[in-house]
Amino acid sequence: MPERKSKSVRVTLLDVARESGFSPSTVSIVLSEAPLSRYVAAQTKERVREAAQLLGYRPDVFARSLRSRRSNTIGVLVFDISDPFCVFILKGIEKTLHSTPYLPILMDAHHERKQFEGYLDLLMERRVEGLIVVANWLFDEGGLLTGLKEKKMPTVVVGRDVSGKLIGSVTVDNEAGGYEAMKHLYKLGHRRIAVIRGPKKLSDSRLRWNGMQRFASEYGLQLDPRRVRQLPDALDPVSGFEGGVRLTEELIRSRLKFTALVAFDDLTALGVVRALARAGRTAPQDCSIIGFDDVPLAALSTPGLTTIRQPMEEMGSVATRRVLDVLQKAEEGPCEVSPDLQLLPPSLVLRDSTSKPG
Amino acid sequence: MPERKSKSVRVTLLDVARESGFSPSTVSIVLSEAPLSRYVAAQTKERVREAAQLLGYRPDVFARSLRSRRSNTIGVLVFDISDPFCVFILKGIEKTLHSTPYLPILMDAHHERKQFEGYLDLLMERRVEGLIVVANWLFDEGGLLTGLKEKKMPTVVVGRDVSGKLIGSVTVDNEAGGYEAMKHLYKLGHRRIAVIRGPKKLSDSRLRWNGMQRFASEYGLQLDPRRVRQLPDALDPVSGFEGGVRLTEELIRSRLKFTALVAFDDLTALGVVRALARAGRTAPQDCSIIGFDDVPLAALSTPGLTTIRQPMEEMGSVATRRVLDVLQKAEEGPCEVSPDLQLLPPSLVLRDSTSKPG
DNA sequence: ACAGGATATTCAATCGTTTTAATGTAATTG
DNA sequence: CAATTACATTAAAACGATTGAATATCCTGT
Repeated sequence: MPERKSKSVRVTLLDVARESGFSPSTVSIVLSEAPLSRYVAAQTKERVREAAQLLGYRPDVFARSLRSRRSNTIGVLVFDISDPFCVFILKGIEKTLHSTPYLPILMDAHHERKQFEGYLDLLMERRVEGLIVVANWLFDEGGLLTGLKEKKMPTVVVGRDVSGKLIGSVTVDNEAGGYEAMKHLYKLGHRRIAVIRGPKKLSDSRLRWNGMQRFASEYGLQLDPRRVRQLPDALDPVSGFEGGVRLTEELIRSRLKFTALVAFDDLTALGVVRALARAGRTAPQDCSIIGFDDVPLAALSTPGLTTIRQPMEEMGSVATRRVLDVLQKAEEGPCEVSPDLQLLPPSLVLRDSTSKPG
Repeated sequence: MPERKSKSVRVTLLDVARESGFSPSTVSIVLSEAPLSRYVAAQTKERVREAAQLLGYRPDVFARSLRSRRSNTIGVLVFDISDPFCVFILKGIEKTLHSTPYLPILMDAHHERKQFEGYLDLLMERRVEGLIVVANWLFDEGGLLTGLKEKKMPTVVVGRDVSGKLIGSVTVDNEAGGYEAMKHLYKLGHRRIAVIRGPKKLSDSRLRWNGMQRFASEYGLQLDPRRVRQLPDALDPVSGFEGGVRLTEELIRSRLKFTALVAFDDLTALGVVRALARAGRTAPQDCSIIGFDDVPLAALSTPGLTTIRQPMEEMGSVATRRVLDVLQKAEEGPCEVSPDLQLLPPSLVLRDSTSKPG
């Protein structure tokens, strides 16, 4: 009967070595499935594993990382986790990482540049092997990420196009989304369509608008500039709601008729709903509303919000896989994330906030 | 001019020692502000710090943790991060931890017991020094946490009362919340009040109900059991919405009059709004609705939801401070988290879903 | 019979810190 | 003046793994 240490303080590699009768090297090679384990006899492997199991051995992450120079972690830096938009991206990241030896380390910058910087530092200190940045809303990232390029840190940004800075990016195809939104309303029969564009500084805003304009010109639809408003540049993601309320009230006061409205995103759309209700109008009877994103709230509000869905979970997993790919290839030769933008298709989600006009 | 290493590969303690002219021991003592640093000459400290600064020295977390047996991390285990209820608890945790040397390591169990177990293991392996469990919705945790007690891992659960299992807990005062909800509707003049209770397995559900009953008996209000329904036990937090829709439809079909309704939580309340709308009724004109939690959606829906607010951010920071306290005290003698339940007061948030009866 | 490859295992150095115990002074005290 | 105490610094032993080089044995073909 093998003697079992009664002191359950800590089982080290050495203990397993003693118990199994092999050297620490062999044990390490077997347990971590190092390349050399190709040469280890099957019987040896088995006995080592048995011993490890018996003693309840768990490798010490710190010792391992210290020696091997690998942390087995990937940093995930979120601009603001309270944006509902993030959560499913995180799910995607997390699920993709789950079957790998990598652990995500999540940090939330609270949409403050300083915190972002600080946490970035922290992640570097913790020797993360890759980095995924979830860039939901407005954020002054000027130069924050460029340093990473030099440090050869495999980085992918999801939710914002920074491919111009030679950093890998994953976003939804905003242009196509704008096109689809307009198309949906047009096909329902709407012709007088108001638009609340996003903040000027957000490139998403311009792209979605481009898509709407493309549709309009293809179908000979007039988009009267007087029916087009723009959200101010603001840091808080919830500001879209208030902006939606205010701009819709302006539109109503302007006395310009509109039977439908394209909102920059779902929060804005909810603001529109609120403003219409205050004015005694309801969606979709008096005005159809379409949003963008498909955040969880969209399904729960009344009326349920018709919206252009971003495949958030997929965006997260695509970004993650790109980082993992690089990590794997880096085992052989040096390798970088290709600094291009990857576009994922949006999809129209039909709910109750849009219908035929009048 | 001090020579600066051009090879920016890695600056170690040894480099700083050489640069400053002191021994590694001294440098370590100064830089980590160990107890012994009391005896280090001010001038020495300064010179060491200068050298460290000059070389851009950053201690290696892994080496440090390996030797010192401390990880400077606190595990945060969430049942399901997509529950909007969690996010502000996380904010509270994160903000409280920010000014300490501790880093949160966040894991999401996707409301699966198996994942929860796995991640708990992972956190142990990573040698977290404390643990905060965010237990939002239903979860079969039978015995999952009891092991921690023996391992002397300072643990606090937020959002669920597990003080019965001798584990520290932080929750809102659900009983008081139920009382306040009923009181608010009563004071507005409502007498025929429907209730949708939470799942039976959720202790929150019983407590809130207790509070409502206490108010009712104090004020001689009759709560007709035919106007009281209960959500089924379901794992998905969003199930409350569907349950709210369905049970409200049942209530309407039953032809029993009610001028107000207390929903178990905000999601349920949104379901009620939806069901009323389908039946051609609107809140609050035809029926006042009050929710519970004050999740972000509550402010954005139309009508804005009157609700009993849980101080989520505070719950997070209270839980965190409890863990930190134990950690600090443990520096001297052995110490445990007091296994009691800490109740935080809810507050009534007035919005537009409640008003005087028709 | 021997070079040389494939298989199987181990030695010993190393990763970058922290910490205990030791060493040396200088000042204080009974 | 010997003994104690406070101050200031350091040598050297961990911490628990990984890994490159070394060792040893067994084939296999010539």
